[in-house]
Amino acid sequence: MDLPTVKVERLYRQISNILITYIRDGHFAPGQLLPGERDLAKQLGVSRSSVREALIALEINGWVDIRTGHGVYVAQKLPDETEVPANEEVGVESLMEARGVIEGEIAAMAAKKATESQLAEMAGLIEAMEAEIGDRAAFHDHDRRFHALISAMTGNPVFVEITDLLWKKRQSPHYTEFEKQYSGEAVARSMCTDHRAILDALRARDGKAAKSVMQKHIRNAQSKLFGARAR
Amino acid sequence: MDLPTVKVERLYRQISNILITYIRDGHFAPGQLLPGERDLAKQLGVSRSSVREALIALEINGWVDIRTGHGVYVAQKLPDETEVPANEEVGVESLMEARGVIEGEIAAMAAKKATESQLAEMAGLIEAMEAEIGDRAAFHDHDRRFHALISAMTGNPVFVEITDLLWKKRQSPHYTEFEKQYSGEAVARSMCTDHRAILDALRARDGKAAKSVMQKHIRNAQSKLFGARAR
DNA sequence: ATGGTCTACTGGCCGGACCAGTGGACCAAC
DNA sequence: GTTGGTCCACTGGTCCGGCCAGTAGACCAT
Repeated sequence: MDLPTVKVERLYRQISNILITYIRDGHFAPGQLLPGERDLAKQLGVSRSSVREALIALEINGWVDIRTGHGVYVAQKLPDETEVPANEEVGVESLMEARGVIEGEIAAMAAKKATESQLAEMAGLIEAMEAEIGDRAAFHDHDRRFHALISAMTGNPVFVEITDLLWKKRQSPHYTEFEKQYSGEAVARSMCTDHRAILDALRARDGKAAKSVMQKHIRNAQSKLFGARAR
Repeated sequence: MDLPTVKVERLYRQISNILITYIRDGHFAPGQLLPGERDLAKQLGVSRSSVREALIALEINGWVDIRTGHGVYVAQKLPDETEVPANEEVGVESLMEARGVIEGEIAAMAAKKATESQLAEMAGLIEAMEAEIGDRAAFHDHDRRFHALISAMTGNPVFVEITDLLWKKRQSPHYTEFEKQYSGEAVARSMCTDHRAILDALRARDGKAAKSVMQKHIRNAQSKLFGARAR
């Protein structure tokens, strides 16, 4: 038997949901002044405390703008409804496929735009990484910085942000579990080799090579870290 | 003269900041039970109401887990400190460059993976769009759905999410101002032509063509919507 | 071992009180 | 007419004390 769990939704949640519905449906237009807290409490049949808690929830999520002595105004620019889908769980294959395509292109672009100082920074990064084989956390962090640096080389902040997004998707518990196998020093060493190959391609300003080496690197990572489901 | 604005921080904000600091500094470990609301109020020298408001703020942001009858627990997984970097303003050139590269690749992949029903859906979408030349809002929305559909064709949720992110970056007030020139029916008609060309390439399962047509489309959009800074 | 009861917690909610910020109405002085 | 006071009717901000409901553990009778 599988009884449904009874839910008791806290009052402030109910109230804020009601208000959000009203705002979204246009009963309260952006910029409009809401009824006072006392009125809302009376109309909703709850105490003023609960209304205040609901309003604070709305304020935090950007639905309203509370101004002391004035009242509560509906926000001019309504917040994203997306409700923090933040780290939606996503399959290893999907993630790695996307990384291969996107980071491959980024590497190609980086080969053409990287400055000498960035290339030098990357060389230092790789050396530090090689010195840290064994320390999983430090290694992991350097790996992240390596990929972030490549996107920075494009000079395009959008690529930086997307690389960051891709990396974050790898932080979910589901993944970190897989990465226990990360421990193997052989794996770490192989990744360093990949990184060096990428650096070489960047230095040679060879976009095509950078792209293919990067894609190879990501396929390696997939098969070695998350099992051999790579194509 | 440029006097600084005096700030009066609301109590619940101060309290939650204090608690966040304590949690982050490890005085309250993840999973640990916090002092009761009454104790906190006494220790902080404020009323229980204010403490409750602060706790609700923390709960919304995922710092704590409030359980009726038990107490308030520090969350196991502390929330991202990233504090809504959400829609960082970004230059038109950067955004369009990124879109060209990424959506180009996506289109190429979509050409290989799109199902017949998705292609049919896209055809319908284009027709609807052509019927709406003139209605800016509806047109804009259909445009978004068009690009979202292409990423859905890849069958990879990561691409869908990234396309969504790219689109959101276009919503900032800075951009929507530019898009006033959107009004021109000639521009709208030209975009429909581009969309049709993309659909043709997808139907032909020609990844290379899909990619180049998509990139051309995005360059067109840049020059026509945001001025002719395209290369 | 089981199941009831009591009790001492916890958060959830209430309503009334007072304080502080705000802006408009009003008025006197210049 | 403009300026600057005073007053007042609002608003949200904060506090208090009370009561309810959910919880867990101690205790006890079965």
